[in-house]
Amino acid sequence: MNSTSAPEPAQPTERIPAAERREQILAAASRVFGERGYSGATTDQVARVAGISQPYVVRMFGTKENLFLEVLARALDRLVTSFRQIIQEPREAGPAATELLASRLGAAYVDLIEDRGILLSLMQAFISGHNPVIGAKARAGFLEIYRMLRDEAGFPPDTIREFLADGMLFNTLLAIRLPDIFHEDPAAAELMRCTFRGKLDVVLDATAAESTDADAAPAPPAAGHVDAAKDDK
Amino acid sequence: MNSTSAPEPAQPTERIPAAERREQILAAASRVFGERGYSGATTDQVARVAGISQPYVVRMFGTKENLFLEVLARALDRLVTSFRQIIQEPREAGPAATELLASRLGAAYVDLIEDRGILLSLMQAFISGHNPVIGAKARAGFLEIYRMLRDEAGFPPDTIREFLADGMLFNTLLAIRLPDIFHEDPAAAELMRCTFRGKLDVVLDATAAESTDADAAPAPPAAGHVDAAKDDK
DNA sequence: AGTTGTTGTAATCGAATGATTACAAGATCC
DNA sequence: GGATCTTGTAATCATTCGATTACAACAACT
Repeated sequence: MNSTSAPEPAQPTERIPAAERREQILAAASRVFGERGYSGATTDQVARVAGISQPYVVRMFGTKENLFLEVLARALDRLVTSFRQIIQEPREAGPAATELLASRLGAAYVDLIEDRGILLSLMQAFISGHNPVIGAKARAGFLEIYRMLRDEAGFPPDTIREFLADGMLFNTLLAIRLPDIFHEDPAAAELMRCTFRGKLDVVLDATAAESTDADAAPAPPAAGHVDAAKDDK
Repeated sequence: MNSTSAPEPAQPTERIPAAERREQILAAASRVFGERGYSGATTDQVARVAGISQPYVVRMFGTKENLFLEVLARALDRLVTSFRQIIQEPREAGPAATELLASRLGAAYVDLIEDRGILLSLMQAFISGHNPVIGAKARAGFLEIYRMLRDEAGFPPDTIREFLADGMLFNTLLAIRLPDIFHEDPAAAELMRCTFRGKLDVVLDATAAESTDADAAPAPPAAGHVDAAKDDK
């Protein structure tokens, strides 16, 4: 069903340049794909979250597959940019230099949770290795991270393995939505405290603020402020 | 399209007891769901891999969702059974007792790769946290593993975290199909050597033998031997 | 032999969904 | 102020897919 619930709100959609709209769609698609996976997501859900019509989404990106590929590329770019920035920061050499850098990169990784969908879309792509085109891009992206940790960060293989393992556990806990039951299940809380450490509150805040609700009514045109319920105009 | 390519082979499907057929379907579904995820897989693909018709699959399990839930339950059962067996094995106490047990459990985990689809189906379920019913079962299952490692294996929290992290990295490398490019990409080979260690050959063998091909013709009635191309009868 | 239960398929239905087409309302430019 | 480009939608199509229905073949039991 292509958008049952009333075609677009009362206000006709704001007219904005294509480049900007494109980024809006990518952000929306990151969240939707991150939650439901490539096959589970629909272009109509992406459209509703982005606040536009379904045909516009597919015309802007050609196909759903291509949209996913661009979401993946965008996510990888954010990750690589964030890591590279930290690696290039000046830092004193020392015996625990590698561990320090690893912990900084780990913190930066967790902070990517703010840009909702990035980490989950990445994980959804990693899980899609069976798909010939998506799988190939996912493998290439994963190995790009690996090589960056090896060649630019200078990590030894075992440090890389450990770092990636922690990252994949982090992704999995997010994807399985463990934060949702933090207050209900003691074992869940225990595991999350141990995994997220100092970043626990960041994760809980970010995941609590989520709830994309791609099923619900189309996204409102997003006023400047949420408060001040006065109707402007 | 519900099975385009010729409805069932020349030989009419062998008639076997429902319980046995049920297990066949679950095994087929584990492979298909493991490769394509819950949304990406179709009941018709499962049917073809199982060598039966699509309506039979859904009548046996009611719904696709229910089939996935049973695949998940079966996978969890295999995992828990395997772990519990090792935990209960007699072992001498010592300073490195925890590390030894962890490495045995890790080896057992990798060995589950033999029963194709188990590990990937588990991972696909973990990634489906957004789905209300599948997500709930996935969380419960994940926490069951956690509690087993804590209460039955007696692992301290950090050992559990490390163990789970290695497991999630392992799952991810399988799901992204890194073994497929072991011989093509040096970085991929490096990472896999470091991650799989002594189990590298087991993984490479198991993944090479795969290729479910749910798209191709329906599975033949599986003769006793593959060789001896003489037509029996 | 006839009845009944089990194991299976062919045919088909209806909903969902990616994609296409046709069209409209603003911008922009001369 | 008209032509043209950009930004957007409504309507609709074709396909896919889970599910349902109706039926057939075989087994088992009296």
